[in-house]
This record gives sequence, C-alpha cells and structure tokens, in this order.
Amino acid sequence: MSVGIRDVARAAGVSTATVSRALGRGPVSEALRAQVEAAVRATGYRPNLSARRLRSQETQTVGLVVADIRNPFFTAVSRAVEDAAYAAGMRVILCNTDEDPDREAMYLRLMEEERVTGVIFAPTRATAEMLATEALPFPVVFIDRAGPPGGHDSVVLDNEAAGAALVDHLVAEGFRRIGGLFGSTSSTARERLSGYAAAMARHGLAAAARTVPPNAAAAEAEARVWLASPEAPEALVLSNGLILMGALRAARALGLSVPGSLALAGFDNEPWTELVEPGLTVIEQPVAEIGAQAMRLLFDRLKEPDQPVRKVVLSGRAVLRGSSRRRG
Amino acid sequence: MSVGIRDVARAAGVSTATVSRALGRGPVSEALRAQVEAAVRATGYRPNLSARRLRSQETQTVGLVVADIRNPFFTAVSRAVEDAAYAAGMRVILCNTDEDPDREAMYLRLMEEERVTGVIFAPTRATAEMLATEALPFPVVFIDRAGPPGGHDSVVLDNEAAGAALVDHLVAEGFRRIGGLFGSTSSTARERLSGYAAAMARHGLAAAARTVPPNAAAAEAEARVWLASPEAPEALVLSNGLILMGALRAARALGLSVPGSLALAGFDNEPWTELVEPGLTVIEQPVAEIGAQAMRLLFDRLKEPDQPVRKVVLSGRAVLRGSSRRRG
DNA sequence: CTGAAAGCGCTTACAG
DNA sequence: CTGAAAGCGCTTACAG
Repeated sequence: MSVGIRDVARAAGVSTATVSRALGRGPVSEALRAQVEAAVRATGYRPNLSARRLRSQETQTVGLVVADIRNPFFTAVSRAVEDAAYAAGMRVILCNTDEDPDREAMYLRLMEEERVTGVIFAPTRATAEMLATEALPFPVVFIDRAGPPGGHDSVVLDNEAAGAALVDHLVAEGFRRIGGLFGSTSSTARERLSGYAAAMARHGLAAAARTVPPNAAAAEAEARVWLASPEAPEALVLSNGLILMGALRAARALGLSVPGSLALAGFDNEPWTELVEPGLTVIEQPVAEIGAQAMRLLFDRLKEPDQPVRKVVLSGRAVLRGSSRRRG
Repeated sequence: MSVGIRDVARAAGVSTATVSRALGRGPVSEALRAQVEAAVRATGYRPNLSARRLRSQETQTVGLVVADIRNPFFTAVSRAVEDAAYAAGMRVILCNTDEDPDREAMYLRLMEEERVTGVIFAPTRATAEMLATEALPFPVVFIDRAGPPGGHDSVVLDNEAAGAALVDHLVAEGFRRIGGLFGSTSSTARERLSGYAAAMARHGLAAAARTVPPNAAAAEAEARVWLASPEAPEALVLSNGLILMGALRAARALGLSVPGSLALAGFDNEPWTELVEPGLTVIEQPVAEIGAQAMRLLFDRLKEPDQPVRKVVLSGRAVLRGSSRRRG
C-alpha cells in the first residue's frame, strides 16, 4: 500500500542500497543520485523513520523532561532546545513531570524504550540524587538544577549569587525584615535560599525563609497567612516566577501597597513583570542560552563520552524596578 | 550488548512470542506471565519502541504543530494535549512553525516520515487551504483555526461572536471610536475581525481595523504609530494575548491612561492580565478543553474514519475588567 | 495457551 | 560506485 524504498528502487532502476545511499551520505554517482531523486518525487516516497532508527541504531531523538511547560522559564528553554535540535536534524520528546518523582521515573523509563540519544532534564532533588548512582544508557544534561557534583553535565544559574544579590539590593534600599519564599522541591530553590540566608547573615540580619510547592496558588496561600501575621516581613524574596506571582496576589488581596508596605524581589524576567504597577524587580535568567548550552553539552558528551563532567554556571542579571524601591 | 526480547525469553524459559504476548495483550497463562515478568525485572529489559512500531505498524504518536509554544495559549493547549496523549499511551512530537508556511510543510512532511497516528495542527490560512485539497496519510484535527468547511475536524472558538461581544461591551460602556488590531496570518484573527466589523456596522459605527504580524513587538510598533496619529481610536480591540500586550506597551510608552485615554479589550485570560493596573478585559478561551477536545476528535476519527467532518465550536467567556470601563 | 518462522522497512558490511 | 544479502528487535499469522 504505502510506497517503500523498494518502489523507489524499481522506479529508479537501481538497488535499494543505492536509494538508501542517495538519500543518506553514502557515495553515489551524480547520475544515479538524480535518478533516485526523480523517483522519490515521482513516487511520493517518505522514508520510514522507525525502520531507519531500528536498523541504524540511531534515533536522533532528545528527550526533554521538565516540571511543567506552562512555567514560562521552561517554555522558553524548551523552545531553545527544540530549535537547536531540529537544526541538528533531531527530534524532541517533551514530558511534564509536575515535580513528581514517580512521573520522572516513568518518563526516564520511556526515554530508555525510545532509545533516545540523550536527555535534557530538570529533576527534583530526589531524582537528581538517585541518578548520581544509577547508570542510564544515555547521557543526561541537567538544566536549572544540578545533581550531586560529578554526576552529570549541567547548565545552571549561579543561584546562590542571585539569591544573595536580591538581599543585598533590598538591604541597600533600606529594608531589614526581609523574608523569603522558596520552592520546596528543587535544588535550585534550595540554592537560592542558601544565598539568601548567607547574605542575610552577612548583613547581620535574621533570615526568615519558608518553603512552598512551587506554584502560584500555594505561594499565595502561604504569603497571605504570613503577611497577615505578627511576623510579617517588610520585603520578600521569591524563588521563581510563579511564587513571585503568588506573592503579588497575596499583597493585593491584603491591600498591602508595593513597595510601601511590602517590597518584592524575585526571579524570571517575564514580560508581565514589567507591566504590573509597580514593575517587579527580578533576576533575569538567560533562558535561550540555557537551552542552547544544554544541547551543546549533550552534543559534546556524545562526541567525547569520557570527558570530565562539566557544569556551566550562568549569571543572572538583576533587573531593578519599582517593587523594591526604598521605602517612604 | 543491550538486552533484547531473546534474552528475556531465555531467562524465562519461553519463546520470544510468549514474552511479547505477556507484555502486550496476548493470551498468556498466568504462570508464564509471572515468569516473564520476573525475567523482565531480572534482565532490566526495555522494549525497543522503534522495533515495535515498525513491526506493528502503529506508532502511537501524535504530532502537535503550533505557531509558537511561547504563546501562552498554545502552551496551555499543548499541556492538555500531552496529558491526554500520555494517558492514552501515546507520545507527542511538538513543532513550532512560527506561522511560516515553509516550516509547516517541512513539519507535515516529518509527520509523514514518523508515520504518526494523527496530527493536531494550528495552521496558517495558506496551509489550511492547501490541506483542503491535498490528502494526508493521517487524520488532522485543526485547533484554534478551522480550514475551509468540510476538510478536517476542528475545534475552535466562536471567534465572530467573541469579536462582536467585545465591541458590544465597549459600545455599552460609551465608546464609539473603536479600532481593532488583528493578527495577519490566521483565520482566527480574520474571524475576530469579521465579528468586530459586523458589530461596528450593527451599531452604525465606522470600523477601523489594522492587521499586524501576531507578536507583541509588531503590535506595539503599529499601535504606537496609530495612537499618535489624528485617527487615533479611543478604544482598541486586540485579537490575541500577544497583540494585547503590545497595545498596552504602546499606551504606556505614549503616556496614555487606560481606560481614560484608551480603552483596551482583547483575548486570552492569562494571569498577568489580571495583575496589571487596570486589569484587562479579555475573552477567556477554554484552553484545556480545546486540547482535550482535539484529542477526542482525533480518537473518534481513528475509530470511525468515514464519519462526517466535525467542527466543535466553543464559546469564549468575557472577563470584564477596568481596561474597558466607561470613560470619565 | 504456546512456539517456530516470517517479515515490518530500512542500512550496512561484504564483494565486486 | 554498486548490488545481493543479512539483520536491526520486535509482533503476528499459522500450526499445533
């Protein structure tokens, strides 16, 4: 029914081997190549990628496993990964784990069955640690969150520095009771928390950090309780864009003026952070660069499987806006 | 090197056929099934999906071809599609066309080579029309944008009604010089424009619509020129979330107060539209429902290839906020 | 219910 | 450069 390589071979008057070579990188005379190309057009032939993958043992596929594509950070990174992949003739399988270790395990298993060339992965802490010991049949590049040192290549932000930078900025603006709301599942959030805590200590201030599931609803709920309590901070550091959004909602709900009653400083320079009033101070991540770098690390690893593990640490850029401006 | 079905068969003391049946839906005695499962665990066997697909002639793969995953509308839809797909044991290949017909053609061709089970596609007008005649070897479900009637199944918003609803609302709020900024590439934008124009005519008002490439930068540039000109409207209808963002930026850049000097009403109830001041009036699309419905149409089509073409039209929900409030 | 054998559609040594 | 043949790892009629 469907036209196969045999039909093309017959139409071109050559062997299937020659058709295969003409479509790939095999050595073929110009004359035969032209015949094959004409036959391909005439028959409407489409190579069967499943057959090609099985036979060649190369799937040319990269798995991209992230927490949730609806998190704008992952949206942007995934677009960069896909651009790089398709440019290199590879395909991408995208999976959303919702930060659930069971789903992570399931998708990692799927990646094995797909015989993927490699995986770009934003793991939970639990899975990142597991992967330090368990060997996988393909290279893994961690993004956003590195596992234990020496395990896998990774490209991450300098989270400690970024967390500390937000504190330094808030302190410079005159704030002292600076709280922090951090995601509870990722090593990234933990590092940002660590940078926050270190900077607070350095300034001789008492740290007050809370952790929440990394989504806007959970962050809003926690912030509402906190901000209405006697221990309410006068400024808040938020560990990602969703938590920042939740904190802003909480401030609005409680009628707290920003930055008058509550200063905010967070992560991810999404378009909307500039459009709200006041604009939100954030650490901008080089999202496209993260995706592109991850693909580069993956390709390098495929080329040199035994080279030492590399960790690419990118710096965030502080974008200072009204939400963290000096009080009064 | 890698463990195959033969190794499992050997370990379990059965034939490869029995292993295959035990892992699939074949009839196998409980005793052998247990032996096979034990052997699978013991060997760490992972079925090779390329081989399975080649042999079974079923890829269990759906292609999802959208303009740009970074458009929040497509982000949300794609998440819904992926959830439905993985729940049904299918995989998703995601492609970004950037509204470029050449890239659309390229990815459609890739879908053929992948032998996908079906494709969910948000096409440009050019490609939608092409697809009305050209036959594809797999069912296609259009989302967001339907092609010519009778061509393919589709799930779309009632765009004309939504466009008209925004006009009716603005008129009710006392606006009369109501302009419109619409995307130039999709049938969706065209329909929203048509609803806008019809409603303007119904109210005895002069329509003033412009079209732009559907991204925030192009929309901002066009809006800046328009709003600074003598023909500047007092209210603007925007045909999607990106264009709405561009228009808001233009208003801010020109120092136009919203809604005092310029009212805004657009599409896509993204979280940020509630957080800006004033909140933006938008038509909310049932994004999760659109993705889920598309998968349902696809499954139905696979089950009943010859049933008549279906077009599911979903209604938007108007979310009225400050940006369109009566002037003065 | 079970196994031996054929074959899905390609690519790739192996000869020439 | 080219072709005949083997085989990638599975599933599925076909017999029993």
